[in-house]
Amino acid sequence: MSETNPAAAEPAAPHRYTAAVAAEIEARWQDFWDADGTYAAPNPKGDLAGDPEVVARPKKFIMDMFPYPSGAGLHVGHPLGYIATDVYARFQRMTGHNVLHTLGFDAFGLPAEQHAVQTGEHPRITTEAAINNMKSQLRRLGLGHDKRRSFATIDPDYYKWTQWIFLQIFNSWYDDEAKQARPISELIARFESGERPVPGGGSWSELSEAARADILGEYRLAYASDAPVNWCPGLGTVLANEEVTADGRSERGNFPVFKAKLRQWNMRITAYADRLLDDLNELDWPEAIKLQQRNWIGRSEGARVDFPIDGEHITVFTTRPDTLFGATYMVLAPEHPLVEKFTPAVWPEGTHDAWTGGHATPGEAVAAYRAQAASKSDVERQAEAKDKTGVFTGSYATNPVNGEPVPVFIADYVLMGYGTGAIMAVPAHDSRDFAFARAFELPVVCVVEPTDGRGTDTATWEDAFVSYDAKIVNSTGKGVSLDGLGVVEAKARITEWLESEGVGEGTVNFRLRDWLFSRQRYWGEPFPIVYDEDGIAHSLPESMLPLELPEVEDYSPRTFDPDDADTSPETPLSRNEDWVNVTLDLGDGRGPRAYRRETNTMPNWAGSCWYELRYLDPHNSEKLVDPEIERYWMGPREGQPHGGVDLYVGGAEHAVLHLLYARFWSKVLFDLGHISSPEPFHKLFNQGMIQAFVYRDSRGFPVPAAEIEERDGKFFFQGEPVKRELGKMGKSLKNAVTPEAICEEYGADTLRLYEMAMGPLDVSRPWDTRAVVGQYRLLQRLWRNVVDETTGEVTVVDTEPDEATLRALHKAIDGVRHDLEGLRFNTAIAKVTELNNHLTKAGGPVSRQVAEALVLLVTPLAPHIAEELWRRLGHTDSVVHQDFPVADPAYVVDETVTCVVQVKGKVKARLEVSPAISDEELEKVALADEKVVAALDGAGIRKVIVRAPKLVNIVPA
RNA sequence: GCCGGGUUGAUGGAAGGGUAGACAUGAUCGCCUCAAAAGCGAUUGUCCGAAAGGACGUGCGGGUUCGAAUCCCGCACCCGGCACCA
Repeated sequence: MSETNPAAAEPAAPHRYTAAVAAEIEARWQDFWDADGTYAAPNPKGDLAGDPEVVARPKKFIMDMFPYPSGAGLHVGHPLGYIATDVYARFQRMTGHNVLHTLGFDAFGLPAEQHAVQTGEHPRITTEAAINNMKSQLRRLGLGHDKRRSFATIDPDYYKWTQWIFLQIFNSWYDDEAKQARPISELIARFESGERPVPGGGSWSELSEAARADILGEYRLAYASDAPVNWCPGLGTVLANEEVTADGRSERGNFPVFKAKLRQWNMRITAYADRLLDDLNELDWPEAIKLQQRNWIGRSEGARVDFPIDGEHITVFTTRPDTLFGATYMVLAPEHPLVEKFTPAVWPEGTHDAWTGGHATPGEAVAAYRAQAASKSDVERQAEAKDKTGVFTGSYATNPVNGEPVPVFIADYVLMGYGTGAIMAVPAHDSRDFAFARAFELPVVCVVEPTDGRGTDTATWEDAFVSYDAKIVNSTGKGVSLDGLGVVEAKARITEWLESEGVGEGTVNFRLRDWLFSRQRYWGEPFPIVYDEDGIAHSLPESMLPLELPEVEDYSPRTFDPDDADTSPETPLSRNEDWVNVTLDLGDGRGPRAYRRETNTMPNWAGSCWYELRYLDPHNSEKLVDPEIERYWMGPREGQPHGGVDLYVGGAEHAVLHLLYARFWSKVLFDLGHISSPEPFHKLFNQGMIQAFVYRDSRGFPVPAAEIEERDGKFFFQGEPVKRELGKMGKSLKNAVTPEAICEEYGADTLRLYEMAMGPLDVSRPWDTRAVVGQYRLLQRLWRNVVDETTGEVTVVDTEPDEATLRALHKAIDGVRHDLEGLRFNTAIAKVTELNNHLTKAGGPVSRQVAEALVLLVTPLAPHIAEELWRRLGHTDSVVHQDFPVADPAYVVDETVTCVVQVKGKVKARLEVSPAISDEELEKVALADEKVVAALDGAGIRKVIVRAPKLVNIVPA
């Protein structure tokens, strides 16, 4: 294939381990494993039930984040995690566990849909082709998956249950007192019985059906509401924030994007904010990921405070109630519902010119500002964050602590979606408020004594003084004083006062928002929801699931004049009148009726929110998963009080969204009694990325990395010098290396070893094709230690190995066991290499006992060569289910160890001593050593530190 | 801006506070070969030295310790995440 390929050359010896040999044995054993069902994990019952002896073992459920089947296929960066879980799963299988390891496909997604829009080809066809391609690419790596359990999220048998779970969520509410989800029927019963007062008063039975539906909508965990979204008329679809560019246009097509309120489905994930936060503590996840989730959930403690205005009040949320005396104005979000109410007809006497925005009346000013704010994209708002804008509403509220009037503004630096959408502004101690106050010439009152020497005269300040560790000043008012208190005590004191006066209370706020759950796309799960003539949403009964995607002629949403913001999306499904308008008997006693189907589809995240559960019982047509099977694989156990998957490996890019959504769904299903674990993934591990060098020519364009020549540390493409940088691997940067290419040159075992040996699993590192050969050589030497290269005969002998070999063997066993258990594959391989090199160096035939142990050590890492050698060594059963070797402690310690003797921490001598030597004996020997005597040069000894048997450190006087 | 993580030979990386650089790539030399490749063997942190040996070395500056790549403080740079969240 390439001239640099050492394996392409004719082998010098007829039975050497070459790429051709690797290809032959790998294909042969892959076929055998498939036919044999070697990796089938037995369930305790059902269609996948199996050997009770295996079921009785402790279980290990080892999972990868499943892939999106891209048409582009895999490059060598993709399978890193799959290989790692495979090695770990194989190791667990050899240490007495029933191991569930499989892989499915997250197959709804935009690329297939876009391809369908462009070509008219059904996305299912392209997706299935991509799945098949990916399956054959992965098969070649020898991954030990239980293929009976694989599925794709686009399978109707699978998304039936995605829809079923949606309905479970739709038909439940969050009981704040019990802190758990309950069926919505229980809430209705409470309203009916009067146990729970009906919101808005009155009795439940007297309400209209529509009124009841509205009330229940306020409780349901899945609900439709008008939410501001990124609406792009030119594309005819709403867009995710990531799909909108910095200047507020669509990334694709460069059309304008508007904020529009559209009726959308949401998931009430905010109900679970505290549980999602608290339960993180129990999980064995990287701290960095837990932290990202904590930040995303964003819990802040503070207080709600009511500011009286015109006989009513505006409620604000603040984390700094201790600075209430410094609140000199208020700000509402432009969309705040109370804005109209507190916008009078005329400007009050003496209104500052800067506050009016040049408008004749408050109404005009507010309307103009609101229009301007609505036309801005989020990104624009952020870009202009430094320049504070806003306008006076014309009203004053009253600061409850001192009775001072405070002007009420609207400004887009206050967001409707957080807290109460209203703030008290304390310009002296908040940088945003400070900037706004300076722009609008508002008073700045210092209430926290600066500790940086700037003094309390705020006229001289250039920025706000922000501190949580300073004294409150200037804060005495109606029956309460905070002067002299620290921030923490002041918060407690003022909160107490607010509560006693009935003008506020301590409260907790979360940054987490509800999850926007609908998309205007074709290629997603249809909602199992229909609307009656009154527009009331009804669940489809379980018998009507799955609600399959209809066949359509046109996969694209309707597009509009790109600049016409007053349009709304028309989904691909909505044009299909025959499908949308149906007469159904929902089995609710109302008989057949006319309904309209929901025409949005679910977001890509839906299918990945629960897929771990379906691996357990993939063919169950009665239930999502059989409870006994679910408890067996996912149930709580010792050291794992929440239960869950034993190891989940994937990229850190899913730190929040996927992992948070999946945790949320698990908690709902747990609350409703469908599963036994409220957490899906007990242990999470983030693998690093395989990066690759990118070579760019003088114009900055990437050139094919495979054709680069290196001379004296400089790089050339077709004779022209090019620049090298580190980037992602992929087609667009012309640096993709496919697993097939490496398999062809060296074999899958070499590829597996190389990926695992590159470095620690969680660290990103550059791919270096040149270095792959190192692992190939290891396998060649391993092969040569068992098989004669010339004759092909097995060369092992039945004699006892020598002492040094036994020690090398048992140290390797001990180290490899620990390293594999700790996912330290790179050092495990180093230890195997050391042992193998020891045998190579020793020369002569290897004793059977050592050869067999060595083969077992490499089995998880390089299963094909291990299976082949195992059989050649005369075994008739697969190596996959053998016991992993156990080290004999007697041989793990060396006969003699090297003891270093330091003088003042510097190594001066090395001694060979017995590992059992006593501190006293070692000290005596060390002090007698001539090099030590020379180094001490007659100086007296102040102190001797002895750590037998490895170290003596002498401190001279 | 805030929050995380990192910085060790030419390169990827090893080192429970105790021999810095395991293992691998690359490079140099040698064996084998008509030759090359493959394979096998040796050397390979830097500096001084013919050698023996010595000095210096884990981004930079300080500290704790008998002893620091490892712990603490400050700084620089790199990589991620969040971003007007009151």
